[in-house]
Amino acid sequence: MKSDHILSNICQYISLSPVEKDYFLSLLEEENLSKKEFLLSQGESCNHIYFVNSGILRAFHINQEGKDSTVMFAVKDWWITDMHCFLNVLPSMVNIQVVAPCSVLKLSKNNLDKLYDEIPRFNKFFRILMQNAYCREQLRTIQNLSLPALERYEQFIKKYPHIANAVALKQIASYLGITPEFLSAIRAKND
Amino acid sequence: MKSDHILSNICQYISLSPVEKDYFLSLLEEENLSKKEFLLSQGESCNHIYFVNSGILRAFHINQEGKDSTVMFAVKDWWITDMHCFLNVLPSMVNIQVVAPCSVLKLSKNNLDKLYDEIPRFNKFFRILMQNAYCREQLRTIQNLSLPALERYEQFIKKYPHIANAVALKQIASYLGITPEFLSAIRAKND
DNA sequence: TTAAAAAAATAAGATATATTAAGAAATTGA
DNA sequence: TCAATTTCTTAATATATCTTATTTTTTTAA
Repeated sequence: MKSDHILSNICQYISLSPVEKDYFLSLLEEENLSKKEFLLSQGESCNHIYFVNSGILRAFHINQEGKDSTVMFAVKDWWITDMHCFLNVLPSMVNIQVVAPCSVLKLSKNNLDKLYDEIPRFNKFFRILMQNAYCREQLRTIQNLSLPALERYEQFIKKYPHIANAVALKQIASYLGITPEFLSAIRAKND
Repeated sequence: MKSDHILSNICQYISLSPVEKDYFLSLLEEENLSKKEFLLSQGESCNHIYFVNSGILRAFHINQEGKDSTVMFAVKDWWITDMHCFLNVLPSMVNIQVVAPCSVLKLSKNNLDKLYDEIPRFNKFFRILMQNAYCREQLRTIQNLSLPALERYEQFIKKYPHIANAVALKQIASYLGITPEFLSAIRAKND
């Protein structure tokens, strides 16, 4: 199992002994996925949190009218799940689908709970992870509310250039909350 | 200092000995604020996180064009700050203003860091707090992207009836990302 | 390599939401 | 209590964004 990325991700914030590292790794499972595969489907229960070793994933919600809204992208070194459903054992609100072939490490809710018991320091790690996720999400809310579509697009490609280059424009439009046609139009106007 | 609310808020998730409770309380400061006072102003550095004993606060961002976007409301038992600025010691992106007279307990960044050192269990508490905040924010993002204004309004008053009753309609409009005039119009159409 | 499928661009017409302006209602503060 | 201020409503016009349809370009898979 490819574990170097996840260990350095964690050891940015907490230190682990060799024994603890081994214990942690024993709770993980590796999974390899090809393009368009689903890691999670809306309505299913969501029992795992995923760490991305390589590749790109997209989490998106489909509403009653069939409209596709991108919740997040995840690339190398990101964690992804439907957090609300994962934590509260509820049916998922989102789909998670492979955009570019992935290697992920999955951690089940049960194993995460064990991990907190065995190595309480992981509370600190996930606190920091959740803090960062919350701050990112809040900044996105502010920008969604206060900026017009073109500026949201510009902020997105500035903040996530690697993602912007790797995913379809219509998926970026879906992240920004606009139609692909409109994104096309505002891009054309500004060249 | 009125400490019963904050202690029961914390002891929902972690247990504290009497000594630990006292130590924690020794790190807090009470503040009483009247309507329209600012707890934090955009551009200022944000050194505290606030727990609301009573009253209502509103966090909002003013963009370059002067448009007001409400980031969050906080009522009894909520925590509020500009989290990103608080954690990273950056100038605040938001204002926090009193909507209804408040009693708050403030905890400084320095004291929070001390607290993590002295009682590492607080990592668990803030992990859960941040998890909940992240999930709420993510749900809001999904709704902002996928629902039209009227449905976002209906969800808001359903989810936060006490807030909806206590704050100005134009502040709800600002939370929803629409103008007060438009909120008026869609409310009128649906009565 | 090529046919098929998917994505992107373009454009016309439709709709949701914003802007401006004015008057009515509610709240505030002296 | 009352004048002043703020908030809410209404309505006309303006604008951002969507919808639908078509064509072009790119990607995919056999």
